[in-house]
Amino acid sequence: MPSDFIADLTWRGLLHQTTSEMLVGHLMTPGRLAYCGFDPTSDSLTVGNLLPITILARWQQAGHRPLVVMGGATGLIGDPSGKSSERNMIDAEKVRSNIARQRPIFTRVLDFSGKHAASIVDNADWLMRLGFVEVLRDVGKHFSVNQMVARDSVASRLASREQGISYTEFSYMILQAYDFLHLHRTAGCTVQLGGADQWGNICSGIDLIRRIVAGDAYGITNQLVTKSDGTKIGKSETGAIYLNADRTSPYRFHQFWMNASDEDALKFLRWFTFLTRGKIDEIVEVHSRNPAARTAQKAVANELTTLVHGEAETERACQCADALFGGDIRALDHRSAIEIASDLPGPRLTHAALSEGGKLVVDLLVESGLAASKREARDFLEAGAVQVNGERVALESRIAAPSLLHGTFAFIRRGKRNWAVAEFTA
RNA sequence: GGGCGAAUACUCAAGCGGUCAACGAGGACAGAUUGUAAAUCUGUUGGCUACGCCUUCGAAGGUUCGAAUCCUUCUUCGCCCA
Repeated sequence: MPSDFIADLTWRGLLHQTTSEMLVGHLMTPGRLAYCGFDPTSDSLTVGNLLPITILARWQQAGHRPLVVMGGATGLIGDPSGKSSERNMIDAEKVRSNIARQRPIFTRVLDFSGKHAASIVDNADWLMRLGFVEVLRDVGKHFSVNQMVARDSVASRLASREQGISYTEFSYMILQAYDFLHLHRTAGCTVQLGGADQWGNICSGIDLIRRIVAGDAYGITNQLVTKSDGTKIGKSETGAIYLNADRTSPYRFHQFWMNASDEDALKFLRWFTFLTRGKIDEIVEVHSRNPAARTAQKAVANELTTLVHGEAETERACQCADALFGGDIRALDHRSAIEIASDLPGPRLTHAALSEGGKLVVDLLVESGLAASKREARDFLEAGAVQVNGERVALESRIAAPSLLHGTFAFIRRGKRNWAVAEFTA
């Protein structure tokens, strides 16, 4: 059943701005087509990209049609919005392979069947065919350089002593505006969605449509969300959190959300999940009664892991988390130990490595990736930050065969929440 | 095309011939406290076969007993003139 898109975004704290009062009326008619652009400069999308994807899904749930535009051509140029320095150029081949790698996540989150089916297009398909002179005559005439240089994204770079802006990036906004025009003409696309930093680009497109085809088009921007400490979501600690399972395992993905602070977890519920308002209110209520149960974190982690990786993976991640953080690691039965070990990073070794009094824990930390160097490994050990199979271990400790769990596993915990496992086979 | 200036570790930013693995701040990580939370306090933050050794200060050469610091060339960026 269709919901009110704008009202939903507003309640979730995601709405930033809309371009026109007329928009609400426009959205009364179901089946409107909105597009949102994605940048193929990386081969895997991260949790930061999850937000616009879910907003497209909300759009679809509201009874409209979502259109994903991969920036196969614009990615070659680079959007100066929100960038403090000139981008490095990437080659066309790379852009193509990135697009292919990014595709699966869209097919998971959006519905590509039915009356309001989503679709994906690549702006290389039309932008690459344009001629320079043609663009200058037909499109460039409608852009005032005076306005262009006044843009925040451009102005900040012009004002910077350290970083300038190239003509290439300066022209980016023309291409994005042209995208909107093209989609408006050929597909009847009337709305563009994007982050608050896209406001300028979106307005350019609307303007161009009005001038060239005298059409009406609208823009809706979402808040740029950050964690409560002001940093970007999903960019810290062990690096970025990717949506592809081969870059970030479902277990780590799940843990990422589990580690959110209370404050963030409550916000994430509204920002990222498709849970209903009633359900969210209920979780907030339960959570605030007993924060230690981490109800909100669990809900967010489960919802999103299911969305991105599927229910089976969520199930595994939960079991894994329960075992590792719930109780005594030594109480694990053999089968569960095997299951959990397969979800954790760490080296596979042979019993031969245990000869001569056992394997040094220092080396084990490095090999399992829990420490970047022996130096760091020693620091952790001296600080008492390391446990092996539930036992706190000292600097010179070695792991010998009798201390292995089920004769095979050394579950290593560094600090409070980092786990790895070393597997010793005959 | 000409002139001037900048490039330092995750980031910002000192250092301008030896006492520099490089001040300081932020960040990050770890310990205590907790709830796989926040706040707070403490510690760590190039590597190693570790009271010593090795590799780092845009790149490559050079001067010197000795360079992040001086010289040359190159790269990138900025500013000014044409």
